Amino acid sequence: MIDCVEFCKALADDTRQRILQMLLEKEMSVSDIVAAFDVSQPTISHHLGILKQFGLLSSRKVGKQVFYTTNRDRVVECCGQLIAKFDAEEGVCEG
Amino acid sequence: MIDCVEFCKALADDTRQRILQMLLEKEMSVSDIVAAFDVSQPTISHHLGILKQFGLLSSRKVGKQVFYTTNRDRVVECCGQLIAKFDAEEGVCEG
DNA sequence: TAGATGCATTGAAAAATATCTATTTATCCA
DNA sequence: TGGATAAATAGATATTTTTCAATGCATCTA
Repeated sequence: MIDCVEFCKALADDTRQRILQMLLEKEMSVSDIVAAFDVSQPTISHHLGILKQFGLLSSRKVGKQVFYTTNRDRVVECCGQLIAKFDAEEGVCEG
Repeated sequence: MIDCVEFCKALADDTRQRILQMLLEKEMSVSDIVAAFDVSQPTISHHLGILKQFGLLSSRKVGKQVFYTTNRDRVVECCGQLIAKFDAEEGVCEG
């Protein structure tokens, strides 16, 4: 069971949602991602870290580079837990 | 189509998620809600306003009191849009 | 009508978050 | 090895959000 508040905080940022969406389609290195946005590399790394905490992103290191990709299934699973929190039969789930 | 970032921001607070959950089960007046939490009445009104912006809550005025209740279907619908953003076929939805 | 009650709004302070620059760490290559 | 490149971390600042006290507005009732 994820912490639904923390999960929503993780998605409560435009840059992070755009990163997630971009990495659905293709794997990208950190510098690729930085190039696609108008913020600094440390800021991107910060956002990647937040998304990775929830397993929303996977990463693999190749030489100096780190490639990230979105874990689509995990995103859907977490959203499902969010729905369940508010759509559960009475008395179910983290009351 | 909702703004998924703003929707996540609306849910990115523990008090607001607890309010939403509490009002799934029963309709409550603002003062009832205030009594159930450890924050001030203006703070509760502020949270109610944020949730209401997305139609996640309905309200009706009865005399001096305002009663709120959670729109379960709307919550589910918004969560569904969130999932769709990250689980859509390529090229679908708000690019 | 006057006072009281319930809730929303305003304005300011406190807390949390996003962002940057500078630095560190790891890896590559000449 | 020495220099260069990629990414993470640290520390500081800026912005946003949460919160509260004070106030305003509507409604009830005595």
